[in-house]
Amino acid sequence: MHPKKYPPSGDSLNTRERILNSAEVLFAEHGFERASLRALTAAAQVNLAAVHYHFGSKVALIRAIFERRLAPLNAERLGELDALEDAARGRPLTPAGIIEAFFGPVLRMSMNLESGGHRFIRLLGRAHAESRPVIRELLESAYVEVVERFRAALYRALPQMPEKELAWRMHFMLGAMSYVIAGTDAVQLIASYEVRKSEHPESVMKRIVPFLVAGLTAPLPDAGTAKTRRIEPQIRTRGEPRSARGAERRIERKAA
Amino acid sequence: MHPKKYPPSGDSLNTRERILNSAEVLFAEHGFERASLRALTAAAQVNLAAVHYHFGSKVALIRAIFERRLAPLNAERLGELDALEDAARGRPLTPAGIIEAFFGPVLRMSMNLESGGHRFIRLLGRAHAESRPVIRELLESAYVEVVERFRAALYRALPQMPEKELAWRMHFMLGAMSYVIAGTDAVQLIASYEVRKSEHPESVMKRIVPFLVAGLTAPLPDAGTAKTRRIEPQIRTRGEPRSARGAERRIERKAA
DNA sequence: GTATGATTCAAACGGTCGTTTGAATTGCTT
DNA sequence: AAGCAATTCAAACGACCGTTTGAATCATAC
Repeated sequence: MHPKKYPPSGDSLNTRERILNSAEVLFAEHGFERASLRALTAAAQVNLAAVHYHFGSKVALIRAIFERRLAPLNAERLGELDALEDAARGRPLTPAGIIEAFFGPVLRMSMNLESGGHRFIRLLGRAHAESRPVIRELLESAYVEVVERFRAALYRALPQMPEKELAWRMHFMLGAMSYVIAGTDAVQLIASYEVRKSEHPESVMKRIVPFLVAGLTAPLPDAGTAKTRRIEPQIRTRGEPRSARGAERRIERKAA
Repeated sequence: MHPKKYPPSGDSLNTRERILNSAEVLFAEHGFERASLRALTAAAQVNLAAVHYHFGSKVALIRAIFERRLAPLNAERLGELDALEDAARGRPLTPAGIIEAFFGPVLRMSMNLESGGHRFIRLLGRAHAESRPVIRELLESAYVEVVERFRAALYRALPQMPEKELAWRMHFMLGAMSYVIAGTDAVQLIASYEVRKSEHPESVMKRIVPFLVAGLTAPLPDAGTAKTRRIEPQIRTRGEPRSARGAERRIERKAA
């Protein structure tokens, strides 16, 4: 337990935020374990004990970092989804639109250098690979609402897809994205191209959205025979609610 | 420095392998940092100092784990690719075939419970999210040959795709896969479906390959105008080398 | 059976970690 | 100016970490 906090006065707020910012940097760079409170408080130029005074513990600090960033991020996601649904007037959305509403805010945040959002995004990618229960619970509670909303939207947009298959494909999409935003420079594994730092997040968006849309709308594993068969183009123009029917002909939803 | 090793006699080999096996288990479960040598040697029922006697250090132990597993894994990958190329007799391969050759061995290994391969696969997924230079160099040196071979094969199979775009899409694919094999039960983030432990790796393969193939062969970001436009089905039957041409019509390779 | 090298063992070393403590300092209110 | 809570600070605590050491034990060859 530590003293109850009143509305911060003076530069106590500065101390808190300096800790949060430095923690974001070092956690993103070295991970939650390797970044020590000593290194962190030294970078923030505050006393070691300030972390426990203002947050209570190291995991509480981690929690605070996520709360500060994830709330507006998810609000933006849901806001974009709301806007899409308002514009659609009851008709299903396009997979591409839903994907952009989900991953767009992340990629835009990763572009926002001055607010330090890009550092948090790296941190978020790192958290996805964590196995400590406390971190996983953190992510889970932060994601539960937004994932459910987007899952439902995708379910409506892809009426031909079984729930289970949809869950897996969302899983694959999240994996591709978290790998990208983790920014462990794993592209280096692929080739010697210096694609990494030089890319603008907008261009990453342009690259990954078609990839994800195509994967999401790929033919079901056991629909038809050939591995290379694909569903027909799902052309969708505004005001034509039957647009998703093209795929529905050859992919049937299976009972859960 | 520690004594030079001679062909192990008696159950010294057992000690070495017990360490390797327990290390695999605990590293996969808790990560490289959180799994201590003390916990590891206790699980293996060997003395703490045995790690340094047989391996020299903790990172050398990690290296040994990867060498033991990664060599046969990559050999299998290259073997499958060789077989495909032999059968194709100079013609380009199908993206699906290449993807299966690359990810199939991984998923099959993750199914191999008795040899403990599934634990290593989780470990491999974990290593992909590591940022420590020593781990990244490990992966890089292990991947460089096999990635170059597969990159070249994909480049031939997708003549319409710029190298840079291909590098990114391989990156996305690796991300989706590493997320899956890391097995951090992140599907739990998606939904309450109990897809996780119950799935056989073969069925995961059936699910992820179409996803990856579709993503890999998706239309290029700035080809055409609409976000939802897709390239035509890339039907490919054996012995018809022009099968990839359908896509080539609308996607043009850009100079690097 | 005794010498010799390989292996195991208990114990300790030096270091870093998250956390706690209690006093010093600051900033605001009366 | 005094009082008091909020905040900062240096120092230490106890635990755990990877690593090292040197002696004990084992297996094998002579």
